[in-house]
Amino acid sequence: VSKRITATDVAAAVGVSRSTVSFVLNHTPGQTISPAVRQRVFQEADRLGYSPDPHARALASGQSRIVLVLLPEWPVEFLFSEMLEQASHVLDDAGYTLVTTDPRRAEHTQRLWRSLRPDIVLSIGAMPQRQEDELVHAGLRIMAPDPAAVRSLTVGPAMQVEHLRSLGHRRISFAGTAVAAFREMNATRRAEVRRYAGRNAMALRTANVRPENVARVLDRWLDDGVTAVAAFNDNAAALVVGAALRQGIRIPDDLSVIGHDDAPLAALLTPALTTIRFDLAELGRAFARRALAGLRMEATEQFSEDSILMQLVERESTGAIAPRDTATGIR
Amino acid sequence: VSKRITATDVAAAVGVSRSTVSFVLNHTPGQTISPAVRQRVFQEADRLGYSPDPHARALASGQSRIVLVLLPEWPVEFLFSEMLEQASHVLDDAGYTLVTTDPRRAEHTQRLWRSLRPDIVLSIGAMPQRQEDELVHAGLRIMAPDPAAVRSLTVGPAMQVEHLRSLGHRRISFAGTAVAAFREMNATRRAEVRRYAGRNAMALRTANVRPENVARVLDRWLDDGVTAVAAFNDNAAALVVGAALRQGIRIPDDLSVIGHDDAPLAALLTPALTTIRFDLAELGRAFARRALAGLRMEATEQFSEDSILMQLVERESTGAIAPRDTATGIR
DNA sequence: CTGAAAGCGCTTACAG
DNA sequence: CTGAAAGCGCTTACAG
Repeated sequence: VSKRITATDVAAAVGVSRSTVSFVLNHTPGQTISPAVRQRVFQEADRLGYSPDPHARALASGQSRIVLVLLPEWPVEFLFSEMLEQASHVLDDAGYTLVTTDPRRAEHTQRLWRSLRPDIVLSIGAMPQRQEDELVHAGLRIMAPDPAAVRSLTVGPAMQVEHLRSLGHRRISFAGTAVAAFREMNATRRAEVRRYAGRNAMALRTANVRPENVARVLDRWLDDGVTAVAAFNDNAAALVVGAALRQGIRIPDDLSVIGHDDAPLAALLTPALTTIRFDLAELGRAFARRALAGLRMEATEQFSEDSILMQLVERESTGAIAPRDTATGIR
Repeated sequence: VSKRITATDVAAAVGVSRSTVSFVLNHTPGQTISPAVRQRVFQEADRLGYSPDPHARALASGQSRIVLVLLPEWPVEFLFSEMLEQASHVLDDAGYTLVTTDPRRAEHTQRLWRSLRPDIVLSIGAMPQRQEDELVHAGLRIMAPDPAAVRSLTVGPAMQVEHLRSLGHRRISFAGTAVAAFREMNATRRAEVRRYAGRNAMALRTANVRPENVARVLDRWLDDGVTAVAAFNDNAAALVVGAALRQGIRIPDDLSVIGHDDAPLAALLTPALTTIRFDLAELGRAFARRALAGLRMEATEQFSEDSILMQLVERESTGAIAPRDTATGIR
């Protein structure tokens, strides 16, 4: 680590000025540089192991070439890695670097965007107003997620209900979560379930389940003739399944349960959980393209509502409504 | 966002030179600046909303004040957030910023450390030699994890076996994972189980389980008189539990199963999984202190081997060996 | 005790 | 078509 290699070293090795080195390496348009020189610059830069000082570059150009993504507090970490990997590729090709941070960490350490000065910051989910204000106040450019993409991500609850409906269920429940961090998302998914169930004239019960109350809640639902439950996520679904199993209620014979998110546990539960899976690879790419458009101040390409972001994963925890249930008089 | 506020603006507002502003804001030692001036600098900086350009600062000082952490490919994302939150606090207090990246993303985009130029990069687990070479070649300072801390993180398997032993089990199995990414860690945990079981004269079977082979493997183990299984992680444990349940084998009456990591699914399984929990908050702080020592080129404080990083979480999937098993002649 | 000035390593008008 | 030079916003010896 004796001495850092700078553009001056490369320029000297090739026998041109530092400007020329900069022009070549940055592919600056509108410069007329002979192919021979061009090649030698690349060659020497490579040979010397030169990599431009990002801070000097940021200072001179006024751009950090960093895109900061604020991770949502969703219960879906297992989904982000795929999405961010894709986004990372797209941004990388455009010369930008993707940096992510957990909002919990950002909470206590306001320094991240101060010490990185990203060119743009975006969040995967909706950005809390307070945070948005703070970023704008700090002079940072922010970009809201594509409304169409966000909308596409909310079709899961309707898919849950439609799946249950197609199996003959007409009296269902929504098992929400009591986890504080998911409060808002819980409300959103519950509203979607309610809307879809209402449109199809299905009876709906709702409650937030916790380990302590899930047995009681389940009893009430069964008394009300509920034959299937759509859960906020796979964890909530697992809670319901567990309570049912402990009471000798058979899944799916006596009760169908569908989760949401396809968390790792969904496939590992016994019975394995039917759930809704996200396909976020495409969303990751769209996300990155949107960020780039924002950086170039271009109009953003509209996210296609037809993109299939969510799909039903049918496993063991849901089944057709049992004959004896209909005999009981439940429609 | 009209015009960026710079140190010059603050200096002008207070009526001192830029140097003085810099000295005050950085708490540069060895400077004699009157308390009155000091206060007015802070005041004006605050009023104007001044925050120093990190890139200019990095360029001038030769330090980015960024600590880059490479996340391991462990199946324990749910543990990192707590650990990193703690590490983040400690670093923040020292004026450093913690940035993390997923190794999968780093794989395809070599740019992250080039575009951030962290002062130091560390990884939570052991760093692959290839990656280490690459970082060193790029002129970055790296810091290996504290060997004592790493060692403390490997006591889980022994705890699993000890728990089973204390319940009377003498013939046990290790259910490894077949997931490629955990290959090395799987080998480590298996070796620890083997060592501890051997020392206590317990019979041991081992196999890696997959959804397709777990039923067969389980049959073989039961034929061999195995009464308990220690799993690589909770996922592997869930696989074993699922296979057992489907075959009518009762857990823990007929077979005890203990997992590792206390993943979210452990508490949600029916029966709920006994497992090993990490307490990484303390490790996070130790980790950050080690990074700081490395940055200051100080000797690193030795991680206390007595720190309790792992603990047993006893739930429903393990129990004392059934009487009829001893009657069968198994010791 | 404080400030003028050099320098960090780039980018990018601008002059030749 | 190429290079000399100013400038980005800081830090930090150094001079007074």
